[in-house]
Amino acid sequence: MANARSASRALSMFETFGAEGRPLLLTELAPLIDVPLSSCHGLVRTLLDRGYLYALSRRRGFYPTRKLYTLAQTIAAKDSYLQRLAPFLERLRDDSGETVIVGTLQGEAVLYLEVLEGPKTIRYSARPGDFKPLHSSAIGKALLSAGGEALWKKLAARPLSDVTVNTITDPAHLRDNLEEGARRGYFVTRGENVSDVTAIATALEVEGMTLGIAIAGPSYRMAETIEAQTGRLLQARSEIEERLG
Amino acid sequence: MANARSASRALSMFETFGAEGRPLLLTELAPLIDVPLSSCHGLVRTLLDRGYLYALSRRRGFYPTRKLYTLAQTIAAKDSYLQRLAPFLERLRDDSGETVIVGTLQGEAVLYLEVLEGPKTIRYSARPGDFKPLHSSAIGKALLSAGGEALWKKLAARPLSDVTVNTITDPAHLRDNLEEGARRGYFVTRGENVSDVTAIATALEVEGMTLGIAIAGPSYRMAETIEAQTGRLLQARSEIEERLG
DNA sequence: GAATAAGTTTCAGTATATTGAAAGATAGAC
DNA sequence: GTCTATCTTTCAATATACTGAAACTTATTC
Repeated sequence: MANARSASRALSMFETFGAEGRPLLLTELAPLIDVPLSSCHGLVRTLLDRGYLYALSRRRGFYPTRKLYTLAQTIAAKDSYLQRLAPFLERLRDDSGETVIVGTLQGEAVLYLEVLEGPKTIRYSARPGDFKPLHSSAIGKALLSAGGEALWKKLAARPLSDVTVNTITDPAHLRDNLEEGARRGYFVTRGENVSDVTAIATALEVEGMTLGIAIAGPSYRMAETIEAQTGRLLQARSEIEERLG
Repeated sequence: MANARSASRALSMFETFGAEGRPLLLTELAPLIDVPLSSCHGLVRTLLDRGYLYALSRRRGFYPTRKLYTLAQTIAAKDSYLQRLAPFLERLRDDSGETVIVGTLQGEAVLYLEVLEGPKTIRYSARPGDFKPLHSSAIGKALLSAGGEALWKKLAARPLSDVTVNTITDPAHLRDNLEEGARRGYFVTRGENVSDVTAIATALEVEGMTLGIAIAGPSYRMAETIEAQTGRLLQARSEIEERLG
């Protein structure tokens, strides 16, 4: 995948501004996004011309305008698909007190579509757009199980990476784990994706799209409450499938 | 300007999603952003791979994830330059009851950096990232006057476009208008940029950067209150330059 | 105020992203 | 269950965006 290069670079640029959080000179920006100076200049010029970047007074660098923000706001506000899920997810977050996540299969990974972080100070924290491995995340397991033999074969073609020390890297072991989850109706990861994090997940269909929905939190808290949390999760799934199916 | 093509296309794509507000099929998206299907495919693939787009169930198209939104939020929250201006601008908007705008010179146009829309139903409405002509907008006149002879020459090299029927298109007339504004300390447009809109603006320096700040509203309302509004505008300028200079 | 350093811009050759056309999937119709 | 229309993906030729080096600015130092 080497096409749309400058599009990818533009995203890197915005991500860099987000990470640095301050105006950047061309000569600072170029190495940060690993782009030759002259190419970076062309990219910056394009974004200036389109109103996505503004130049501070000479020699003081550039920063994104609010144009990207208002655009992203408009886009997010019109995502009717996720919007319809929102009330159910909010309730689940409030009832569980933990972070609630919606993910989908993208390529051979889970793509997080929505993350509603719980109210606690110590909580599972992630962002929409993050990718997680199929074999180590709770949603990943749920989607893997729902994805059938074809998906399993794609995944098993390569060795399973060890994300943490607890990650299941043996295919046979993972298969057992998935079958167990399928029997129970929900899937669990205990520190397999992030140390000290336990998550439970299940798959569901909304308007023909297969989603994974999860409750995730620190293992010490999840351990005590896992039965109640599982009840809430499965309850939410039923409600969503019934109302939105 | 023909470089960074795919970056520009990616922006067009996001703008199209914002305008359409619904998932789009590849075959819908490609003509909307005027890109060949195969190129559009490459672009979409890149954005999928980076987590900025998600695919609905097969054949139901794509839509941006919230990743762009959270990123833009982070970036906007860290714009310390505009952030420092915010309290002054908010006060000005509240006191004037009209839309307050901050713009800067970008190329040969005004780039809107911040727009705080007034509370009234009929109000001047615009977005950050918008470009406005130098010769017909109030901020444009303020920046044009501040920009000196060099800027004037660049502008006068081409004929002045007639944005509305009231736009001043005669350079000599415009010069008089600018001189008058420079004497008074503020610049006015009466339906020259948008019919029925009157705006007043002045230039100021904040941390070495020349900005234009404006109050804009429907002419019928601005006509009655222009003296009070001008007082507020110039007051705000003094305060900002004194505190942030 | 001259010299120096730092940042910005330009340009032609070249690597490479883009394209059109055709093959490959997939969902729904019959 | 087969067919058909529609959408998606691939691929090699080509147009073009990218690069490196050098010139040009503009701020800062001495």
